[in-house]
Amino acid sequence: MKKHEAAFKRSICPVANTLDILGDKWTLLVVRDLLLGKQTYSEFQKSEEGIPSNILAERLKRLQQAGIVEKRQYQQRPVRYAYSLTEMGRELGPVVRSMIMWANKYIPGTLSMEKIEELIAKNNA
Amino acid sequence: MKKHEAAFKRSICPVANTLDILGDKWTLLVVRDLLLGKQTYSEFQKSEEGIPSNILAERLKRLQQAGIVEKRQYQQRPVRYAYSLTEMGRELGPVVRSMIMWANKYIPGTLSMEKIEELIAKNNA
DNA sequence: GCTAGTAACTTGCAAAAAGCAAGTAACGAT
DNA sequence: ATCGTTACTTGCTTTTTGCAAGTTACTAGC
Repeated sequence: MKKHEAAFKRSICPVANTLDILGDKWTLLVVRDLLLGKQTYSEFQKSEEGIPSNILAERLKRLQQAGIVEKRQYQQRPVRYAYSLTEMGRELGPVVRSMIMWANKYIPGTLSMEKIEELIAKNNA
Repeated sequence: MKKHEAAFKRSICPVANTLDILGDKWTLLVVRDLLLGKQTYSEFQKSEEGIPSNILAERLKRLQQAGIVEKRQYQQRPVRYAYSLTEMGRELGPVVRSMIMWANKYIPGTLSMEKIEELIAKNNA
C-alpha cells in the first residue's frame, strides 16, 4: 500500500521536502484545526470544508508518522482518542500564519487573522 | 475539462483558500523557482525534482489565472516566453521562507536558508 | 536542402489518489 | 432491543498524476 514512500527524496530542497509531507489540499487543514484547538476525529470531520473520512484517517496516520501529530487515548469506556501537535507540528504555525496573511491580502472574502485569533481564544477558553 | 473550478469556495478560511491555489506537490516549487530567478519553461523543467511537462504547463496556466504569475513574450524569432511573479506572487515569499525555516529545523539533509540565498544572489548576478 | 537540436508545449494512456456512500465495532442512553 | 455517537474501514467510481511520445516553430551546421 505504501511501498517505500518516506524513503525517497525528490531533492534536498527544503520546500520540496515540506511539500512531500504537507503538499495537498487537506493536510494543512488538519494542522490548522489542531492549531485552533480541535482534538478529535469527529471535530476535524465537522470542519466547514468537509474532509472525506478516509482521507482524514490517512492524513492523521501520515502526520503521526512524520512526527507532526500525536495520538493518545484519553478515555477507556468508551474508547476515545485525542490528537495533538508535537513541537514539530506547532512550529508549522508560521507557515499557516503566512498563508493567512497572504490570503487576507489577496483573496477577497477570507476570514481575517484577527477573527481567527478570536476563534482560538474562544476555543481555548 | 475544468467546469467551474475557480468559482467554488470550500470555505471562507484563508488557509483553505490558499490551498485551493497552492495545495499540491508542484505548484509551490514553480513559485520557488520563480523566486530563485528562473524564468522559462525549460528552466523550470530542469529543476532537480523533474516536474512532468504537462503538469508544469497546467500549473503555469493556473498560476496566471490566479494572478500570481505573468507570461510575456520576450523574443519574436524564435518565439520565447518569460514567466515572472506578480506582486501577489512575490508576496508568497514569506510562505516559502517559513517552509524553508521549518524544514531546516525538522527535516535533516535539507539545504539551508543561507545556501539558498547564495544561490539567489548567484542567479541574479 | 537536409538533418539535428532546442524551446515550449500538447496528446494519449496507464497508474495513483481523491471522493462518496455505506458498513463496522464498541459503547452508552432510552 | 433500538437508536445514537465516535472512530474508523471498505468498495467503488471519478479525477488527477505521471510518463512517453508527438507537435510546432525556428536556428545552426553540413
